[in-house]
Amino acid sequence: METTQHAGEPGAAERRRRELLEAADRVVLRDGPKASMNAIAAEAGITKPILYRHFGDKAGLYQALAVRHTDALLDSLRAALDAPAERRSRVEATLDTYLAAIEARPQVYRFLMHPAEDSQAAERGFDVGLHSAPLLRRLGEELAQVVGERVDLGPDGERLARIWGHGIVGMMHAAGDWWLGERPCDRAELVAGLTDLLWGRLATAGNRADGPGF
Amino acid sequence: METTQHAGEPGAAERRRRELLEAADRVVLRDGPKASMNAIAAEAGITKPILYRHFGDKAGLYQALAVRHTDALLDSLRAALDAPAERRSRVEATLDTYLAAIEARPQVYRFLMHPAEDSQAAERGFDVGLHSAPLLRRLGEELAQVVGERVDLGPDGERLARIWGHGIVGMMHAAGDWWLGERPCDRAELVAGLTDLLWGRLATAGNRADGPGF
DNA sequence: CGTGTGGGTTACCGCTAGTAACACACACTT
DNA sequence: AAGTGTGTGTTACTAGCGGTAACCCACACG
Repeated sequence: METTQHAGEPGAAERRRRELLEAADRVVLRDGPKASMNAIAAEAGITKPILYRHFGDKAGLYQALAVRHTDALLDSLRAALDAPAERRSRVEATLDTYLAAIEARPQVYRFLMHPAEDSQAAERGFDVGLHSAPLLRRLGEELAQVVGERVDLGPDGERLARIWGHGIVGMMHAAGDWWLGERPCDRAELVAGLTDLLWGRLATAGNRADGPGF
Repeated sequence: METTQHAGEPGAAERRRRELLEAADRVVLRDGPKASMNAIAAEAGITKPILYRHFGDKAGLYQALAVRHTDALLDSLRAALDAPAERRSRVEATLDTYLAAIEARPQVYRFLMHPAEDSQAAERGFDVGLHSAPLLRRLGEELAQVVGERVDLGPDGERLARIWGHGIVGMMHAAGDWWLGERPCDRAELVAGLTDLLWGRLATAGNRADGPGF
Protein backbone atom coordinates (compact mmCIF):
# COMPACT_ATOMS: atom_id res chain seq x y z
CA MET A 1 0.00 0.00 0.00
CA GLU A 2 2.55 2.57 1.06
CA THR A 3 4.93 1.69 -1.74
CA THR A 4 4.69 2.80 -5.32
CA GLN A 5 2.52 0.05 -6.64
CA HIS A 6 3.02 0.23 -10.36
CA ALA A 7 5.87 -1.37 -12.23
CA GLY A 8 8.71 0.97 -13.16
CA GLU A 9 11.84 0.57 -11.10
CA PRO A 10 13.36 -2.88 -11.37
CA GLY A 11 14.25 -3.36 -7.73
CA ALA A 12 10.59 -3.23 -6.81
CA ALA A 13 10.02 -6.96 -7.05
CA GLU A 14 12.92 -7.70 -4.73
CA ARG A 15 11.80 -5.13 -2.21
CA ARG A 16 8.29 -6.52 -2.30
CA ARG A 17 9.69 -9.97 -1.83
CA ARG A 18 11.57 -8.86 1.24
CA GLU A 19 8.46 -7.26 2.67
CA LEU A 20 6.57 -10.48 2.16
CA LEU A 21 9.33 -12.48 3.77
CA GLU A 22 9.31 -10.23 6.78
CA ALA A 23 5.57 -10.58 7.15
CA ALA A 24 5.92 -14.34 6.84
CA ASP A 25 8.62 -14.21 9.45
CA ARG A 26 6.34 -12.47 11.88
CA VAL A 27 3.59 -15.02 11.37
CA VAL A 28 5.90 -18.00 11.66
CA LEU A 29 7.36 -16.57 14.83
CA ARG A 30 3.87 -16.19 16.22
CA ASP A 31 2.16 -19.35 14.96
CA GLY A 32 5.05 -21.74 14.63
CA PRO A 33 5.74 -23.91 11.59
CA LYS A 34 2.05 -24.57 10.97
CA ALA A 35 1.44 -20.99 9.92
CA SER A 36 -0.93 -21.04 6.97
CA MET A 37 -0.52 -19.26 3.68
CA ASN A 38 -3.78 -17.46 4.35
CA ALA A 39 -2.45 -16.12 7.62
CA ILE A 40 0.79 -14.99 6.06
CA ALA A 41 -1.02 -13.29 3.21
CA ALA A 42 -3.31 -11.52 5.65
CA GLU A 43 -0.36 -10.37 7.74
CA ALA A 44 1.27 -8.96 4.62
CA GLY A 45 -1.99 -7.19 3.74
CA ILE A 46 -2.47 -9.04 0.48
CA THR A 47 -4.02 -12.26 -0.74
CA LYS A 48 -2.74 -15.73 -1.44
CA PRO A 49 -2.12 -15.71 -5.19
CA ILE A 50 0.50 -13.02 -4.75
CA LEU A 51 2.41 -15.20 -2.36
CA TYR A 52 2.26 -18.02 -4.85
CA ARG A 53 3.47 -15.78 -7.65
CA HIS A 54 6.50 -14.82 -5.61
CA PHE A 55 7.41 -18.14 -4.03
CA GLY A 56 5.82 -20.84 -6.13
CA ASP A 57 4.44 -22.86 -3.28
CA LYS A 58 4.57 -23.15 0.44
CA ALA A 59 7.83 -25.07 0.42
CA GLY A 60 9.38 -22.28 -1.64
CA LEU A 61 8.36 -19.63 0.83
CA TYR A 62 9.51 -21.70 3.76
CA GLN A 63 12.80 -22.36 2.09
CA ALA A 64 13.33 -18.68 1.38
CA LEU A 65 12.62 -17.97 5.02
CA ALA A 66 14.87 -20.77 6.17
CA VAL A 67 17.93 -19.73 4.19
CA ARG A 68 17.85 -16.29 5.77
CA HIS A 69 17.89 -17.63 9.29
CA THR A 70 20.25 -20.44 8.42
CA ASP A 71 22.73 -18.04 6.89
CA ALA A 72 22.65 -15.87 9.98
CA LEU A 73 23.18 -18.81 12.29
CA LEU A 74 25.94 -20.20 10.14
CA ASP A 75 27.78 -16.91 10.24
CA SER A 76 27.88 -16.81 14.01
CA LEU A 77 28.86 -20.45 14.19
CA ARG A 78 31.71 -19.90 11.77
CA ALA A 79 32.91 -17.01 13.87
CA ALA A 80 32.98 -19.19 16.97
CA LEU A 81 34.71 -21.97 15.09
CA ASP A 82 37.36 -19.63 13.76
CA ALA A 83 38.20 -17.78 16.95
CA PRO A 84 41.86 -17.89 17.90
CA ALA A 85 42.02 -20.39 20.73
CA GLU A 86 42.85 -24.00 21.32
CA ARG A 87 40.74 -26.69 19.76
CA ARG A 88 38.67 -27.61 22.76
CA SER A 89 37.80 -24.02 23.55
CA ARG A 90 36.64 -23.47 20.03
CA VAL A 91 34.44 -26.53 20.08
CA GLU A 92 32.97 -25.35 23.35
CA ALA A 93 32.38 -21.89 21.96
CA THR A 94 30.66 -23.29 18.90
CA LEU A 95 28.38 -25.53 20.92
CA ASP A 96 27.57 -22.66 23.22
CA THR A 97 26.80 -20.35 20.32
CA TYR A 98 24.40 -22.85 18.84
CA LEU A 99 22.66 -23.50 22.13
CA ALA A 100 22.42 -19.81 22.89
CA ALA A 101 20.77 -19.26 19.53
CA ILE A 102 18.12 -21.89 19.96
CA GLU A 103 17.56 -20.77 23.50
CA ALA A 104 17.09 -17.17 22.48
CA ARG A 105 14.57 -17.84 19.73
CA PRO A 106 12.99 -21.25 20.12
CA GLN A 107 10.25 -20.55 17.60
CA VAL A 108 12.78 -19.84 14.89
CA TYR A 109 14.65 -22.95 15.90
CA ARG A 110 11.53 -25.05 15.74
CA PHE A 111 10.68 -23.70 12.34
CA LEU A 112 14.14 -24.37 10.99
CA MET A 113 14.14 -27.93 12.23
CA HIS A 114 10.98 -28.86 10.42
CA PRO A 115 11.75 -31.52 7.83
CA ALA A 116 11.60 -30.49 4.23
CA GLU A 117 7.89 -31.14 3.44
CA ASP A 118 8.71 -33.04 0.25
CA SER A 119 7.99 -29.99 -1.96
CA GLN A 120 7.61 -31.49 -5.42
CA ALA A 121 9.35 -34.67 -4.29
CA ALA A 122 6.62 -37.20 -5.11
CA GLU A 123 8.90 -40.18 -5.36
CA ARG A 124 12.08 -38.98 -6.98
CA GLY A 125 13.73 -42.28 -7.78
CA PHE A 126 11.42 -44.16 -5.50
CA ASP A 127 11.64 -43.37 -1.90
CA VAL A 128 13.18 -42.43 1.40
CA GLY A 129 13.54 -38.74 0.64
CA LEU A 130 15.71 -37.29 3.34
CA HIS A 131 14.07 -36.71 6.65
CA SER A 132 16.43 -34.31 8.35
CA ALA A 133 15.97 -30.59 8.25
CA PRO A 134 18.01 -28.88 5.55
CA LEU A 135 19.63 -26.81 8.24
CA LEU A 136 21.17 -29.89 9.79
CA ARG A 137 22.49 -31.05 6.46
CA ARG A 138 24.09 -27.70 5.82
CA LEU A 139 25.60 -27.55 9.28
CA GLY A 140 26.94 -31.05 8.91
CA GLU A 141 28.56 -30.33 5.56
CA GLU A 142 29.96 -27.08 6.83
CA LEU A 143 31.54 -28.67 9.85
CA ALA A 144 32.82 -31.52 7.72
CA GLN A 145 34.58 -29.05 5.51
CA VAL A 146 36.23 -27.26 8.40
CA VAL A 147 37.37 -30.48 10.01
CA GLY A 148 38.44 -32.02 6.73
CA GLU A 149 40.68 -29.16 5.76
CA ARG A 150 42.21 -28.59 9.15
CA VAL A 151 42.54 -31.86 10.99
CA ASP A 152 44.87 -34.59 9.84
CA LEU A 153 42.77 -37.72 9.67
CA GLY A 154 44.99 -39.73 7.41
CA PRO A 155 43.91 -41.28 4.12
CA ASP A 156 40.18 -41.10 3.53
CA GLY A 157 40.23 -38.17 5.88
CA GLU A 158 37.63 -36.33 3.84
CA ARG A 159 35.15 -39.13 4.19
CA LEU A 160 35.81 -39.46 7.90
CA ALA A 161 35.43 -35.71 8.26
CA ARG A 162 31.99 -35.86 6.71
CA ILE A 163 30.95 -38.67 9.01
CA TRP A 164 32.13 -36.63 11.95
CA GLY A 165 30.57 -33.44 10.70
CA HIS A 166 27.12 -34.93 10.47
CA GLY A 167 27.60 -36.92 13.63
CA ILE A 168 28.70 -33.98 15.73
CA VAL A 169 25.94 -31.77 14.38
CA GLY A 170 23.41 -34.48 15.17
CA MET A 171 24.75 -34.80 18.67
CA MET A 172 24.50 -31.07 19.18
CA HIS A 173 21.00 -30.97 17.76
CA ALA A 174 19.52 -33.85 19.70
CA ALA A 175 21.09 -32.81 22.96
CA GLY A 176 19.99 -29.24 22.37
CA ASP A 177 16.46 -30.25 21.57
CA TRP A 178 16.20 -32.36 24.69
CA TRP A 179 17.77 -29.65 26.80
CA LEU A 180 15.48 -26.98 25.40
CA GLY A 181 12.45 -29.07 26.26
CA GLU A 182 13.40 -30.22 29.73
CA ARG A 183 16.00 -27.72 30.91
CA PRO A 184 17.75 -30.30 33.04
CA CYS A 185 20.79 -28.14 33.59
CA ASP A 186 22.26 -24.82 32.57
CA ARG A 187 23.90 -24.22 29.25
CA ALA A 188 27.47 -24.34 30.45
CA GLU A 189 27.00 -27.75 31.98
CA LEU A 190 25.53 -29.12 28.78
CA VAL A 191 28.40 -27.69 26.78
CA ALA A 192 30.92 -29.22 29.14
CA GLY A 193 29.21 -32.59 29.06
CA LEU A 194 29.08 -32.73 25.30
CA THR A 195 32.68 -31.64 24.96
CA ASP A 196 33.74 -34.31 27.42
CA LEU A 197 31.92 -36.81 25.27
CA LEU A 198 33.69 -35.60 22.15
CA TRP A 199 36.98 -35.69 23.97
CA GLY A 200 36.70 -39.39 24.55
CA ARG A 201 35.69 -39.57 28.16
CA LEU A 202 33.37 -42.44 27.30
CA ALA A 203 36.39 -44.51 26.40
CA THR A 204 38.37 -43.79 29.53
CA ALA A 205 35.68 -43.77 32.20
CA GLY A 206 35.72 -46.80 34.45
CA ASN A 207 32.84 -49.06 35.26
CA ARG A 208 30.74 -48.37 38.28
CA ALA A 209 31.59 -50.61 41.16
CA ASP A 210 27.94 -51.49 41.78
CA GLY A 211 26.86 -52.04 38.18
CA PRO A 212 27.05 -54.97 35.80
CA GLY A 213 29.86 -53.36 33.91
CA PHE A 214 30.15 -51.80 30.51
CA MET B 1 -15.22 -59.35 7.15
CA GLU B 2 -13.80 -62.77 7.86
CA THR B 3 -14.16 -62.44 11.59
CA THR B 4 -17.32 -62.82 13.61
CA GLN B 5 -18.54 -59.31 13.43
CA HIS B 6 -21.02 -59.06 16.24
CA ALA B 7 -20.11 -58.37 19.84
CA GLY B 8 -19.88 -61.37 22.15
CA GLU B 9 -16.33 -62.39 22.99
CA PRO B 10 -14.41 -59.71 24.87
CA GLY B 11 -11.11 -60.00 23.01
CA ALA B 12 -12.78 -58.95 19.78
CA ALA B 13 -12.02 -55.25 20.17
CA GLU B 14 -8.31 -55.92 20.70
CA ARG B 15 -8.13 -58.24 17.73
CA ARG B 16 -9.92 -55.69 15.60
CA ARG B 17 -7.51 -53.08 16.77
CA ARG B 18 -4.59 -55.21 15.74
CA GLU B 19 -6.12 -55.79 12.34
CA LEU B 20 -6.54 -52.07 11.88
CA LEU B 21 -2.98 -51.44 12.98
CA GLU B 22 -1.69 -53.93 10.48
CA ALA B 23 -3.68 -52.33 7.70
CA ALA B 24 -2.35 -48.94 8.75
CA ASP B 25 1.12 -50.37 8.75
CA ARG B 26 0.75 -51.54 5.18
CA VAL B 27 -0.45 -48.13 4.05
CA VAL B 28 2.24 -46.23 5.92
CA LEU B 29 4.85 -48.51 4.44
CA ARG B 30 3.47 -47.81 1.00
CA ASP B 31 2.61 -44.11 1.21
CA GLY B 32 5.07 -42.89 3.79
CA PRO B 33 4.17 -40.72 6.76
CA LYS B 34 1.62 -38.70 4.81
CA ALA B 35 -0.73 -41.66 4.55
CA SER B 36 -4.24 -40.33 5.00
CA MET B 37 -6.88 -41.63 7.33
CA ASN B 38 -9.09 -42.23 4.32
CA ALA B 39 -6.48 -44.43 2.71
CA ILE B 40 -5.90 -46.40 5.89
CA ALA B 41 -9.61 -46.92 6.38
CA ALA B 42 -9.97 -48.07 2.78
CA GLU B 43 -7.08 -50.50 3.16
CA ALA B 44 -8.73 -51.92 6.25
CA GLY B 45 -11.97 -52.25 4.34
CA ILE B 46 -13.90 -49.88 6.57
CA THR B 47 -14.55 -46.16 6.88
CA LYS B 48 -13.04 -43.34 8.83
CA PRO B 49 -15.26 -43.05 11.90
CA ILE B 50 -14.27 -46.55 12.97
CA LEU B 51 -10.64 -45.59 12.97
CA TYR B 52 -11.47 -42.58 15.08
CA ARG B 53 -13.46 -44.70 17.51
CA HIS B 54 -10.46 -46.94 18.02
CA PHE B 55 -7.62 -44.45 18.09
CA GLY B 56 -9.14 -41.09 18.92
CA ASP B 57 -7.34 -39.14 16.27
CA LYS B 58 -4.56 -39.44 13.76
CA ALA B 59 -1.86 -38.82 16.32
CA GLY B 60 -3.28 -41.66 18.40
CA LEU B 61 -3.14 -44.09 15.52
CA TYR B 62 0.34 -43.01 14.56
CA GLN B 63 1.50 -43.32 18.11
CA ALA B 64 0.06 -46.81 18.41
CA LEU B 65 1.88 -47.73 15.23
CA ALA B 66 5.07 -46.11 16.41
CA VAL B 67 5.27 -47.85 19.76
CA ARG B 68 5.11 -51.24 18.05
CA HIS B 69 8.04 -50.52 15.82
CA THR B 70 9.91 -48.64 18.48
CA ASP B 71 9.58 -51.50 20.92
CA ALA B 72 10.90 -53.92 18.37
CA LEU B 73 13.87 -51.73 17.53
CA LEU B 74 14.62 -51.09 21.17
CA ASP B 75 14.69 -54.79 21.88
CA SER B 76 17.33 -55.49 19.28
CA LEU B 77 19.36 -52.48 20.38
CA ARG B 78 19.27 -53.63 23.97
CA ALA B 79 20.48 -57.02 22.90
CA ALA B 80 23.44 -55.49 21.09
CA LEU B 81 24.19 -53.26 24.03
CA ASP B 82 24.13 -56.17 26.48
CA ALA B 83 26.21 -58.62 24.51
CA PRO B 84 29.23 -59.97 26.37
CA ALA B 85 32.16 -58.11 24.87
CA GLU B 86 34.35 -55.17 25.60
CA ARG B 87 32.87 -51.72 25.63
CA ARG B 88 33.98 -50.59 22.23
CA SER B 89 32.72 -53.71 20.52
CA ARG B 90 29.35 -53.28 22.10
CA VAL B 91 29.08 -49.69 21.02
CA GLU B 92 29.99 -50.75 17.52
CA ALA B 93 27.45 -53.54 17.57
CA THR B 94 24.74 -51.19 18.74
CA LEU B 95 25.48 -48.61 16.08
CA ASP B 96 25.56 -51.32 13.47
CA THR B 97 22.25 -52.76 14.63
CA TYR B 98 20.58 -49.39 14.38
CA LEU B 99 22.01 -48.67 10.96
CA ALA B 100 21.09 -52.12 9.69
CA ALA B 101 17.52 -51.53 10.86
CA ILE B 102 17.09 -48.23 9.10
CA GLU B 103 18.79 -49.61 6.03
CA ALA B 104 16.52 -52.62 5.89
CA ARG B 105 13.26 -50.71 6.19
CA PRO B 106 13.73 -47.05 5.34
CA GLN B 107 10.01 -46.37 5.10
CA VAL B 108 9.47 -47.51 8.66
CA TYR B 109 12.44 -45.43 9.71
CA ARG B 110 11.08 -42.40 7.97
CA PHE B 111 7.74 -42.83 9.60
CA LEU B 112 9.22 -43.23 13.06
CA MET B 113 11.31 -40.10 12.71
CA HIS B 114 8.42 -37.86 11.97
CA PRO B 115 8.01 -35.29 14.73
CA ALA B 116 5.07 -35.70 17.02
CA GLU B 117 2.45 -33.60 15.13
CA ASP B 118 1.47 -31.73 18.31
CA SER B 119 -1.61 -33.95 18.88
CA GLN B 120 -3.66 -32.00 21.42
CA ALA B 121 -0.63 -29.91 22.32
CA ALA B 122 -2.01 -26.47 21.48
CA GLU B 123 0.38 -24.53 23.65
CA ARG B 124 0.85 -26.55 26.79
CA GLY B 125 2.56 -23.98 28.92
CA PHE B 126 3.14 -21.67 26.03
CA ASP B 127 5.66 -22.73 23.54
CA VAL B 128 8.36 -24.75 21.92
CA GLY B 129 6.73 -28.16 22.11
CA LEU B 130 9.41 -30.70 21.46
CA HIS B 131 10.46 -31.14 17.91
CA SER B 132 12.28 -34.44 17.98
CA ALA B 133 10.63 -37.71 17.19
CA PRO B 134 9.46 -39.60 20.25
CA LEU B 135 11.62 -42.48 19.13
CA LEU B 136 14.73 -40.39 19.58
CA ARG B 137 13.68 -39.31 23.03
CA ARG B 138 13.07 -42.87 24.05
CA LEU B 139 16.37 -44.05 22.65
CA GLY B 140 18.17 -41.21 24.37
CA GLU B 141 16.63 -41.96 27.74
CA GLU B 142 17.25 -45.65 27.35
CA LEU B 143 20.89 -45.17 26.55
CA ALA B 144 21.22 -42.64 29.35
CA GLN B 145 19.94 -45.23 31.77
CA VAL B 146 22.37 -47.89 30.60
CA VAL B 147 25.30 -45.54 30.74
CA GLY B 148 24.24 -44.04 34.03
CA GLU B 149 23.97 -47.30 35.84
CA ARG B 150 27.09 -48.88 34.43
CA VAL B 151 29.70 -46.24 33.87
CA ASP B 152 31.33 -44.37 36.69
CA LEU B 153 30.98 -40.70 35.82
CA GLY B 154 31.53 -39.29 39.27
CA PRO B 155 29.10 -36.98 41.06
CA ASP B 156 26.27 -35.75 38.85
CA GLY B 157 26.92 -38.84 36.79
CA GLU B 158 23.22 -39.32 36.15
CA ARG B 159 22.88 -35.92 34.58
CA LEU B 160 25.98 -36.38 32.50
CA ALA B 161 24.69 -39.78 31.41
CA ARG B 162 21.50 -38.20 30.13
CA ILE B 163 23.44 -35.58 28.20
CA TRP B 164 25.50 -38.32 26.66
CA GLY B 165 22.52 -40.54 25.98
CA HIS B 166 20.73 -37.92 23.97
CA GLY B 167 23.93 -36.71 22.37
CA ILE B 168 25.03 -40.13 21.21
CA VAL B 169 21.59 -41.01 19.92
CA GLY B 170 21.50 -37.75 18.02
CA MET B 171 24.89 -38.44 16.52
CA MET B 172 23.77 -41.86 15.42
CA HIS B 173 20.55 -40.52 14.00
CA ALA B 174 21.97 -37.64 12.03
CA ALA B 175 24.86 -39.64 10.66
CA GLY B 176 22.51 -42.47 9.78
CA ASP B 177 20.09 -40.18 8.05
CA TRP B 178 22.82 -38.59 5.99
CA TRP B 179 24.32 -41.97 5.19
CA LEU B 180 20.98 -43.43 4.19
CA GLY B 181 20.40 -40.57 1.79
CA GLU B 182 23.82 -40.35 0.19
CA ARG B 183 25.37 -43.74 0.79
CA PRO B 184 28.88 -42.29 0.87
CA CYS B 185 30.41 -45.46 2.29
CA ASP B 186 29.46 -48.88 3.55
CA ARG B 187 27.98 -49.50 6.92
CA ALA B 188 31.12 -50.80 8.58
CA GLU B 189 33.07 -47.71 7.67
CA LEU B 190 30.41 -45.47 9.11
CA VAL B 191 30.32 -47.49 12.30
CA ALA B 192 34.08 -47.31 12.62
CA GLY B 193 34.12 -43.58 11.98
CA LEU B 194 31.49 -42.84 14.58
CA THR B 195 33.13 -45.07 17.13
CA ASP B 196 36.44 -43.33 16.54
CA LEU B 197 34.68 -40.06 17.18
CA LEU B 198 33.20 -41.34 20.42
CA TRP B 199 36.56 -42.68 21.43
CA GLY B 200 38.09 -39.25 21.39
CA ARG B 201 40.01 -39.26 18.17
CA LEU B 202 38.96 -35.68 17.58
CA ALA B 203 40.98 -34.68 20.63
CA THR B 204 44.13 -36.51 19.69
CA ALA B 205 44.28 -35.99 15.92
CA GLY B 206 46.94 -33.54 14.82
CA ASN B 207 46.48 -30.55 12.59
CA ARG B 208 46.99 -30.90 8.90
CA ALA B 209 50.31 -29.57 7.80
CA ASP B 210 48.76 -27.58 4.96
CA GLY B 211 45.80 -26.17 6.83
CA PRO B 212 45.29 -23.13 9.08
CA GLY B 213 45.17 -25.34 12.12
CA PHE B 214 42.41 -26.36 14.47
C1' DC C 1 -42.12 -58.16 21.30
C1' DG C 2 -39.27 -54.38 22.71
C1' DT C 3 -34.94 -52.39 23.68
C1' DG C 4 -30.56 -51.54 24.20
C1' DT C 5 -25.71 -51.55 22.50
C1' DG C 6 -21.78 -52.19 19.40
C1' DG C 7 -20.14 -52.06 14.53
C1' DG C 8 -21.03 -49.67 10.48
C1' DT C 9 -22.33 -46.01 7.14
C1' DT C 10 -23.42 -41.41 4.70
C1' DA C 11 -23.01 -36.83 4.67
C1' DC C 12 -21.31 -33.10 6.40
C1' DC C 13 -17.98 -29.02 8.66
C1' DG C 14 -14.06 -26.14 8.60
C1' DC C 15 -9.81 -26.00 7.19
C1' DT C 16 -5.75 -26.35 4.08
C1' DA C 17 -2.71 -25.72 -0.35
C1' DG C 18 -3.12 -24.25 -4.73
C1' DT C 19 -5.29 -22.13 -9.13
C1' DA C 20 -8.18 -20.06 -12.85
C1' DA C 21 -10.21 -16.14 -14.35
C1' DC C 22 -10.94 -11.70 -14.23
C1' DA C 23 -10.00 -6.40 -13.30
C1' DC C 24 -7.37 -2.29 -12.99
C1' DA C 25 -3.24 0.94 -13.76
C1' DC C 26 0.50 2.21 -15.88
C1' DA C 27 3.93 2.54 -20.05
C1' DC C 28 5.12 2.11 -24.44
C1' DT C 29 4.03 1.79 -29.39
C1' DT C 30 1.67 2.89 -33.87
C1' DA D 1 -5.52 9.10 -29.58
C1' DA D 2 -6.17 4.26 -29.69
C1' DG D 3 -4.41 0.02 -28.80
C1' DT D 4 -1.32 -3.44 -26.43
C1' DG D 5 1.20 -5.36 -23.27
C1' DT D 6 2.81 -6.27 -18.46
C1' DG D 7 2.76 -6.27 -13.63
C1' DT D 8 -0.32 -6.13 -9.47
C1' DG D 9 -4.20 -7.23 -7.37
C1' DT D 10 -8.69 -9.46 -6.54
C1' DT D 11 -12.72 -13.03 -6.09
C1' DA D 12 -14.13 -17.42 -6.37
C1' DC D 13 -13.20 -21.76 -6.97
C1' DT D 14 -11.19 -27.04 -6.67
C1' DA D 15 -9.62 -31.11 -4.35
C1' DG D 16 -8.40 -33.11 -0.37
C1' DC D 17 -7.45 -33.22 4.47
C1' DG D 18 -8.73 -34.33 9.71
C1' DG D 19 -12.62 -34.85 12.30
C1' DT D 20 -17.65 -35.45 13.61
C1' DA D 21 -22.88 -35.71 13.89
C1' DA D 22 -26.48 -38.32 12.80
C1' DC D 23 -28.38 -42.15 11.41
C1' DC D 24 -28.78 -47.65 10.44
C1' DC D 25 -28.99 -52.24 11.31
C1' DA D 26 -28.12 -56.71 13.41
C1' DC D 27 -27.72 -59.06 17.22
C1' DA D 28 -28.47 -60.40 22.36
C1' DC D 29 -31.16 -60.11 26.27
C1' DG D 30 -35.39 -59.23 29.27
